[in-house]
Amino acid sequence: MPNTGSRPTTAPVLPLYPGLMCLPALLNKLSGSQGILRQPMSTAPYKPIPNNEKVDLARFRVKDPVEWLVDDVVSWMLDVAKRHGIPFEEMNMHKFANLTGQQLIAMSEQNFVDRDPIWGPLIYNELRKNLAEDTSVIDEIMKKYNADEDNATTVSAGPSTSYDIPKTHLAAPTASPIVPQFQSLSQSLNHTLNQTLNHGIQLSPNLSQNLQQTLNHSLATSLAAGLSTGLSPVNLGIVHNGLSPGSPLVGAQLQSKISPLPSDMTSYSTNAVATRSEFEGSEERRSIVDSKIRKCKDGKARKRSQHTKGNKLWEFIRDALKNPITCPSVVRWEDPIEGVFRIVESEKLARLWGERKNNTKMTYEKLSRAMRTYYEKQILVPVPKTGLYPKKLVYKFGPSAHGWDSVKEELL
DNA sequence: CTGCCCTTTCCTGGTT
DNA sequence: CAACCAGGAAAGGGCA
Repeated sequence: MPNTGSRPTTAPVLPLYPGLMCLPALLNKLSGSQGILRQPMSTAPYKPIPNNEKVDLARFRVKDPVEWLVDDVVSWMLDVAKRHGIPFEEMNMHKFANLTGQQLIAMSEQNFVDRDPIWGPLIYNELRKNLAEDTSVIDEIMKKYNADEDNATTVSAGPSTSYDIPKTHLAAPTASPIVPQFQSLSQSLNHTLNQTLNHGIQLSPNLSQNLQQTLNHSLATSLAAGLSTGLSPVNLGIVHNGLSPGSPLVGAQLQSKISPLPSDMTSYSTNAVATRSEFEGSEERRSIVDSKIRKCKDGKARKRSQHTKGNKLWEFIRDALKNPITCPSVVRWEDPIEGVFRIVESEKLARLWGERKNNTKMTYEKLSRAMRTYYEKQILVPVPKTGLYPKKLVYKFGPSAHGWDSVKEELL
């Protein structure tokens, strides 16, 4: 059976927006002031990290995940990216770059999705595979996690659903010294970029936030530069070279954020997950335990819930229509007043749906079959054949669907 | 354990 | 011919 739901294996080469060509000069300027952007690339078999330690990128292989230090986590993620043919720059590696193996294990799948909406489920599954042979480790971690939760005061603030690492973990001596450097640099980059780009390009708050994320992303994923062709140990000095003026990486990513292209879905569903609270707190921990305990009769791990609140197909599509990353590149409104929308990239939508459901075999054929079951429930209704709309890939929300007409309310 | 719900998977046949 | 649409049937899997 052909695996039509397979993941992309090649990095899309995105053209740069001319308006962003100022970026290399900007970075060049920054490198002059901070002196960290341009450093010679080393061919040494180990990567020197800022504290001058050398780290073997294969070390994680001979250690249990529970023993992984932050560098092992990064190495492991690079290995995952390599094995799955995922361009490293598509992974939000910086969101994981300051976590130890213990912290990683304590995270729910949703935490992974929060950090990387596209590859989070895959990364999560890869970790679970690693852990599958030794569930006692997870029990131990969960016990510790729960104890931390009971003892510590609330760490989280505001609506963010980002994973709240217990303070005891945050204080771990293995915390990466790279991260503060990223934050500092990205902050100044963000500030300068906003000043520069706003001359010609209006940035919405969301876009601005995406820009910030992209900058962090670019900085951190540069960790992996040179690894896209293999997992041979590399010099971490290319963290800086990755942002050298000649590098198209930053500009390409910025361009993709400023005008989401069909190929850019790396931030997809951030809106959807950001407003969901059922994964937090005890529920979140329960999902961690569930993912460990619930097994099929054949011993294989079960797929994650298909019925989690907010995880219905029509809600997924509704949210995609609200997300500037997916709308209009993947789905778009034909008539937001009437609830008529069009699927622009059918297979891409199916892939995203499959990722949401942790099902790599999802296809548009199957997604559309599920869509057709909605006609009976009046979640979808037949599109009026007025000639106003395309004949294919067009659907219309019905009276049983809710929440989509906020678009209409905004327009009125 | 059971029944319901929401898909998922497979299929045949039709349409664009 | 590929892509899409329509809908039957059966099964998977979560949840109350």
